[in-house]
Amino acid sequence: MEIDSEMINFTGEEEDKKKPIVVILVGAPGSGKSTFCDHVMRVSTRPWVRVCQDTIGNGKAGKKAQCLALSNTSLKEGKSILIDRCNLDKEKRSDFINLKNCHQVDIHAIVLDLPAKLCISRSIKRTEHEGNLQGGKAAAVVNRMLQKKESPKINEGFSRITFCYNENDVQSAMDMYGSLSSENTLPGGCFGEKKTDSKVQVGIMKFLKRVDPPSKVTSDKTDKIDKSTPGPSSEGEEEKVPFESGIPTLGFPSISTADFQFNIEKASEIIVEKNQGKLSDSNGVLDRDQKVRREDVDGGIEKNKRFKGFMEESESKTVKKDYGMWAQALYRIAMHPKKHGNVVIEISDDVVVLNETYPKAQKHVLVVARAEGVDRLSDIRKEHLPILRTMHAVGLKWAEIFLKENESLIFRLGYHSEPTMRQLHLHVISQDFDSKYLKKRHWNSFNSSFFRDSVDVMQEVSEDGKAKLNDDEKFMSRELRCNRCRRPHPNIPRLRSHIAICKSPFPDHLLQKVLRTSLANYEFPIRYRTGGEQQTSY
DNA sequence: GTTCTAGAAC
DNA sequence: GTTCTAGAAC
Repeated sequence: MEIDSEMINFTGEEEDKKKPIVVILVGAPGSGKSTFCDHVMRVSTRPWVRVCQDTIGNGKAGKKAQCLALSNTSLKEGKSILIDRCNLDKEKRSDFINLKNCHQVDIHAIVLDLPAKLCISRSIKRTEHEGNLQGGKAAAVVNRMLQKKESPKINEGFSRITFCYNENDVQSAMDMYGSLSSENTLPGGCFGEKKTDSKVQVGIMKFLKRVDPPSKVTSDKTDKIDKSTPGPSSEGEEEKVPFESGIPTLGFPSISTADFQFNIEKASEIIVEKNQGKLSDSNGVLDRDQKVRREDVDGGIEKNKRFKGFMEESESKTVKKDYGMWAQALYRIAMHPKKHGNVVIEISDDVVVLNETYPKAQKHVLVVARAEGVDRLSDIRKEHLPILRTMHAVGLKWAEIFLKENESLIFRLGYHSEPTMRQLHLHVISQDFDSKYLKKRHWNSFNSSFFRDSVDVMQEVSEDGKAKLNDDEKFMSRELRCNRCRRPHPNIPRLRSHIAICKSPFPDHLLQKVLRTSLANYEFPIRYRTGGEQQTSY
């Protein structure tokens, strides 16, 4: 049936095979871009073309246009490309992200954010550098370039970003890309990022500070699980290490000549020491059997004995909140999903997933809890953490399915503080908000603190026993501001035509949710089973 | 949750 | 004249 064929596509491996990759190197002169390219091309069996601006003009430095032309022809021939130029700011990268022939191609960034000191000393030492950047001038050039650097972000159009801060990181990244054949690829996401992009100068003496996203000491292997993040089944003490809290993170001064006074070796020792403590503290958190099982929609649902007969009983009673009949629709679907095959796209013991009847974006589905007594977010207490985690995991899975179809989508997962429909439901919604159904109050319900991100809800429930609610009606009548550039718009049609073209990056706080959400994906691999037997596709 | 529609805003 | 909002009905 329809649902099964959709699910088989989830793995999507077949389509990925032979798909070229565009790898955009990001790094100052002397950061090791060319070495990286040479290594990958020597070791990997995938056909690569190195697009090097320093040599593209008959062995001499050439123009960006030449790089773009070579990139396009190489892609047309099905070859993967390595863009070997500095690409330090967003604008300089954008043409390579939006190459003519890069439709359906994975765009990766490798950020070689090595100490300025190292880049400069390498540049100075070069005698035969291809780009002819040598001698004392190198220091000034590298320093000036680094002042303007902007860390690549997923929303520029990258499907994967790998950050390297030292030579070990670079080696791991080279090995990873070196191991690529035409048949395999690397998963998307943001790997190894340290929050060093801050414009704020942090004093060297107090560089250990707490920041929001979890930071990693070394670059990640793609399949490695971050041990500092608890899984859905973690309990007790481990609850104290949810997502990002309590993880010390290095805040470096932004790159400047001050770096030359900075003892990077000493600093790395401290980081390793601090984080080793954290890692061993949270060992044993990795048992994360999601217990998310999918039942065939045509059968098996009868097994849900605990819900049998419930509907008949409850419909004769008045429900505790004065929900109108229309507001009970989700509740009815959660209790009798089989009767609503037209909207329901997945049924398990714990949740029902359905397409929003009036989607407010290109992709908008609801993950509805099936348990009784969880009408809304305000009903949620600590004992509901497992269901929150299951809902998040299932929501994430559907976001991934949609990303397979359209990798430019950006998803947010979250709850309304005060939903109109009864029965706890998680919104999985793409951030384009391209929908004829979108009205002012909808916009504000998804773009104000009325919308509570699933990651935050889980953290708050785990720490405080309940989620924060921002259910003030004033949020619904707020002015309409773009979710990217924050510009106000007088009405919905004007807002919609603006958001369709707005190219501004998402604000940091929002992007962090998106990144945390997607990072969580790599930490909660879900296996779907039928009848206890694992399937290769579903 | 949407639809309908009067009347405000442009 | 047309677009858009907002409140009541469903």
